[in-house]
Amino acid sequence: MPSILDTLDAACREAFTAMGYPAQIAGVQESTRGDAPFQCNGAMGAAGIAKKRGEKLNPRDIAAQAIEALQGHPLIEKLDIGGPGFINIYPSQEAISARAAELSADEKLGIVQKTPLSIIVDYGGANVAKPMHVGHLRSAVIGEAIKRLFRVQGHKVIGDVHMGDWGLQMGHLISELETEQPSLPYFDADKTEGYPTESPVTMDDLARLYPQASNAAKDNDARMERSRVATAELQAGRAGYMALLGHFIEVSVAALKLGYGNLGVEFDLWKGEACVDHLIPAMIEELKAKGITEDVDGGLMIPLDPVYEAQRKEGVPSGKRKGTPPVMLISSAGAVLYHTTDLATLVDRKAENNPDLIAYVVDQRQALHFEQVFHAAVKADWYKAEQLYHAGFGTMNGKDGKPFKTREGGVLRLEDLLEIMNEAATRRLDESGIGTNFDAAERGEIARKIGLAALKFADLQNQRLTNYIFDPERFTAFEGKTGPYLLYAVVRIKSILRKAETQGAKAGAIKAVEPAEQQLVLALDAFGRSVATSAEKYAPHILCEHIYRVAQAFSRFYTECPILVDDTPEDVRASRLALAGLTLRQLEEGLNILGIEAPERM
RNA sequence: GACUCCGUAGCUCAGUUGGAUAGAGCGCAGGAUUCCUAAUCCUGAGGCCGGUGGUUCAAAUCCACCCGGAGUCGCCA
Repeated sequence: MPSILDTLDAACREAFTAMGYPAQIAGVQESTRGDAPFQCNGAMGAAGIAKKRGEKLNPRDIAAQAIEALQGHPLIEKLDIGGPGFINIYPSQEAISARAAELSADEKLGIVQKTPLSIIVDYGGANVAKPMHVGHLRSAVIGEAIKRLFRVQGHKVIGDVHMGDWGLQMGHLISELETEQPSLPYFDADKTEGYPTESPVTMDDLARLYPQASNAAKDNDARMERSRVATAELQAGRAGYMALLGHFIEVSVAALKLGYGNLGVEFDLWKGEACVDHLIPAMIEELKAKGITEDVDGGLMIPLDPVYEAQRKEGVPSGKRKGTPPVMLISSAGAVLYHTTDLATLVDRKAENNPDLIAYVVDQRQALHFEQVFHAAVKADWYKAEQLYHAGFGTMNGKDGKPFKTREGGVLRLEDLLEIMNEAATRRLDESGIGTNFDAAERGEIARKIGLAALKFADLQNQRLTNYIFDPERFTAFEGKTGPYLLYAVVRIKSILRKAETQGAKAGAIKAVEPAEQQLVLALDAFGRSVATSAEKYAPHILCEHIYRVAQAFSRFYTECPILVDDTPEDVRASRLALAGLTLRQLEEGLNILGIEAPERM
C-alpha cells in the first residue's frame, strides 16, 4: 500500500490532468510552511501553462478548481489555499490511523520492493600490506549503507572489498623484503616450488616495509627501478614472488577482516586485483581484435577522446592537453596498470555475476579514473553506460580543512580512530553517571556501540561529496543530531516495552489523536520514500535525515503522550504501545541499513 | 591553463522536479521534570543563500561572467 503522501500525490496529479494540465506539475510534497502536513504547488505551474496558451487565469482560481475535484477524497480532511495558490492538504485522523495499522502489518515497514536486480557494490578498497586508516573509513561506511539500501529493496546485492594487491606496492614490498632478508628462498630465481607454508612476515612487518620502500624509492631512481622490476616479474608470474604475494594477501586479509569487522562492515567477496590477472592476456587480445587499442611508446592504450588525441599527435605536452586522457592498458615498461586490472575486474564480474549494475564507492578524487574505465568498458561493448556508477565521496578533513592527520602529521590508523571514539563515549558515560550500575563488560559494549554510532552517523549525515570536518568533540557530543541521540530514542522505547511487558500491558489498534501522535505516524510514513530516494541517489544522508526526524517525532510523542502512567485509559495505552513498537521497528531497521547497532539499554 | 566539486545563520551542515516568511544541529536567551531514561521537550533571537547580470509570474536552485576554496589532468593505486 502506498504512503499517504503517495496517494495524495496521485490524486492531485489526476485532478490536474483532468483539468487539462500535465501531471508532472501537480506533485505533492511535505509542506514547507508547517500549516498543513502536505502541499501541492500545481496551480502556479498551471497558470503559467494557461498563459502560454493565451488564457489568463488566476492561480488561486485554478487551485479552487482543483480543490473542488479533490473534495471528498477518503484520505482528506480539509483543503485550503495559501499565498498565490498553494493547496494545503490536511489528511484525516482516520486516514492517519489506518496508515499506521498498515505500516504495523507490513513486514517491510513501507519499503517498496523493486524488481530484483543483480548489483555489485565495490567498496572498502583497502590495500594489502597497509594498515587501515581514516581514508578507508568513508568507503566502508558509505558503501555498506548503499549495499544495504539496495538489499532492503529486494535486490540481489554482492559487496566486494576489491583490495589493492597488484601494483607497484607489491614490487616495493618484495624488493624491500629482499633487502632485509636476501636469503629467503622466494628470491632464488632458480627455485620454482617447495616454498614454506608459513608466512615470512607478519602484518606489522608489512606495515613497516611498505613506507620504508616507498620513501627509499622517492628520490632514488635505482631503488625505484628495483621495485618496478620486481613488479614486472611478479606480474610475469615469477614463482617465488607469487608465493610471497600469497603470503602477503593471506596475512593482510586476516587483519582486514578484523578491521572491517570492528566497523561492522561485511563483504561477500574478498577479491582483489590479483584475482583477475589471469584474465588480462585474453582481455587485451579481445580489445585489440575489436580495434579500439593503439600502440604507444612501447605500451598499449585505448584512446577515448578525439580532441585529446589530436593534441597528442600535434605534440602538446600531456599536462596541457584538453579532454579525456586514454586508458593505459600496458605501460612502456610492460607493466599492467590500475586501468587494466579494473577493466579485467569488469570482465570477471560479467562472466561470474553478469550484474545489472555495479556501484563503486570510492573517493571522488578518482572520478576521472572511473570515467575512463567505464568509457572503455562501454566502448568494448561489455557494459552499457547506465550499468556503471561511481558514487564518489569527499574527504574527511581536520579542522584546518586539509585531509585529516594525526598531531604528528601522520596518517591516523583506523583502530586509533575507533579508540578515540570509544574513549570519548566512555568519558561521556562516566560524566553523566549513566549506566553505573551495569557491569564493566556491558558498559564497555555500550561505549563501543555509542562511539561507532557517533562516528558513522556523523559521516553518513553529510551529503556524499561534501568534504567534512572531523571534530571528535562534536561527534561525541550526545546532544542534537548525533548517533547517540538516535540510540537514546531506541533505548527509551525498549525500556517502555520491557516495562509494559512486566505490567502485562498489551499493544492494540493505533488511533492517532494527539498532534504528536499524528506527526509521528506521518514521519514514519515517509520511510519508504526516504529509502527509495536514498538508494536512487546513492545518498545515505537522506535516510539519516529521515531517521533523525522520526527520533525527534518520537521524543515529542514521548514527552506529550504518557503511555504507562496510571490514568492513561487502556485503549489509549494499547494504541500508544503499538505506535512505540512500530517506531522501534522502523528505527532499528533504518539504523541497521546505516550499519548502526543499538544496545538494549544505556 | 583545462575540467570537476564546493561557497547557505557565529560554528558544522541539509535544501529532491525552480514555488509561500530559506531549514536542522551546536552555541546563545528564556521556559518545562510529584509521571514511562531531562543524553529529552517547548519558545525565541540570529541570513544581501560568495558577487554581478540574465531567463521566469516565481531563482539558494537554471544560464553567463567574475571572486574565493578543494581536487584532478596517460605509463602510482
